[in-house]
Amino acid sequence: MRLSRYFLPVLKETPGEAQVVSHQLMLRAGMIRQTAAGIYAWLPLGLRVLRKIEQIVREEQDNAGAVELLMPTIQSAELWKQSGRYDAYGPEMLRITDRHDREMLFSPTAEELFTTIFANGVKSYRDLPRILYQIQWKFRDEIRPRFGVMRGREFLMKDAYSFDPDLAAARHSYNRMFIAYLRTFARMGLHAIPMRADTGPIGGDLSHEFIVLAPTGESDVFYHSNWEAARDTTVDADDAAALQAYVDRLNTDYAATDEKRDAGLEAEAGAALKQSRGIEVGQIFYFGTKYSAAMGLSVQGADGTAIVPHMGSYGIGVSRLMGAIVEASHDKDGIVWPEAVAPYKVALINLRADDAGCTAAADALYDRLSAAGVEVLYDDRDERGGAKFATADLIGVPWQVVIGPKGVAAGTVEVKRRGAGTKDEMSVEAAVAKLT
RNA sequence: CGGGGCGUAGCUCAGCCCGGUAGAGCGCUGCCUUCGGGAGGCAGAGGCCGGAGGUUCGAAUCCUCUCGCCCCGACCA
Repeated sequence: MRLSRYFLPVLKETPGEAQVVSHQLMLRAGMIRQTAAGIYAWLPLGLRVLRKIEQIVREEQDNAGAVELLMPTIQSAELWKQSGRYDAYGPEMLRITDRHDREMLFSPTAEELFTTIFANGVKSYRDLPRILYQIQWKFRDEIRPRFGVMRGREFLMKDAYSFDPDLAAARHSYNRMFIAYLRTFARMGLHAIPMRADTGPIGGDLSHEFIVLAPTGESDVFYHSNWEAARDTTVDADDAAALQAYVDRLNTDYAATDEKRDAGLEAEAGAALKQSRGIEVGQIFYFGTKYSAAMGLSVQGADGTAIVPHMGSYGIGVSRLMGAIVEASHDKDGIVWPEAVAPYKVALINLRADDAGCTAAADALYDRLSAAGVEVLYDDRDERGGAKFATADLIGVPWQVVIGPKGVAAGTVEVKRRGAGTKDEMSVEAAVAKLT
């Protein structure tokens, strides 16, 4: 993409509305704009990162055996009355009336709809187990939205729902999501710690929150120092016993949110007990037959009797993850994207757009990299070098390739690593080899 | 919903207390000089001072109401 034809409204100064660094940088980098409290427009650069995060989430859900579908954002109140949550959910649910005075709502989550749709499509125990998921916009009318996309009212969420014949099978589904979540966050360069959590209004008795440690997080969290090291996620998720052993082993190290603290276990951890603030990027629940019973989901078992499936639900805040990643990965000059979620892999900087030699060299390299499938943002604007460097640093693209008159004369380009700040002069051939 | 703060140019803000022709820096447009880390000069464009009432000869400024945004708390799959 040529920057001269892109839409990248970067800000030199920090807007007053933003208080946390991720919000400030996402506004400055031209990724998002706020349109109302807790509601954001996603600009081209922000949308690209959102899509990258979404795709990683999708791939790991698919790897876990989950099946993607898409539910509507606007739902009828009927199903919610059936489960009892139409009244229970409270003012956080955005209620809408259509032209016929029918009660509608903007979905804050989708247990009822998934359960109902699933119930209509299955009849036999042979249809179990299944895990279905979607990546869809949600709306929760938060009392006080804040921190940019980390606590918005409208947000992109991956929500998955598992259906199993019994508790043991449901636990395996839960564990599949548990390991899938660890893998998902690790791929984004995030170290997320699973913590025993409150189940909240969703019900059930088994739940973990996945927390990324950050001083600006909203939750107080407590954990054993063993959690500070990254965890190996090598385990065969199809082997229920091996997976259960893996999960059990991880859970021997204490980690809990404020609501689930255990004085005894904390005393056991002793000096290894750490306290921090954290950002919740995902949560998983097992809640038995709460919704399957309420929504009339049952299948026929092998012996002819009815089976009410055990369910779980599993959420990842896709748009919130972007804020969490920026919180975890930035410096004084701007964002430092992990390569897996970077909007572009390479920022190609033509230092002298007014110099025919530089422009010819930059155009040629842009064409070569693009042809090789490398995602390049080519700064071909007629700006001074300093402004281009500042923009490239701000938007945090992992690799910067600088083409200037000195290099063109010497037949070299400069390749800079955004995170480490290291710069290397090399031939065009070497640069192409390095970046493809 | 309680408490606090802020709405003035695209952005960051000054002006308001103490009423009297709407400002600065950055950004933007044009020309010139410059060109390896947000350059310099000159000339410009750009504002219903969030909105509605009121007080006054006169309101960005004082009063009332209202809308919006931010922060703290409560709240929070």
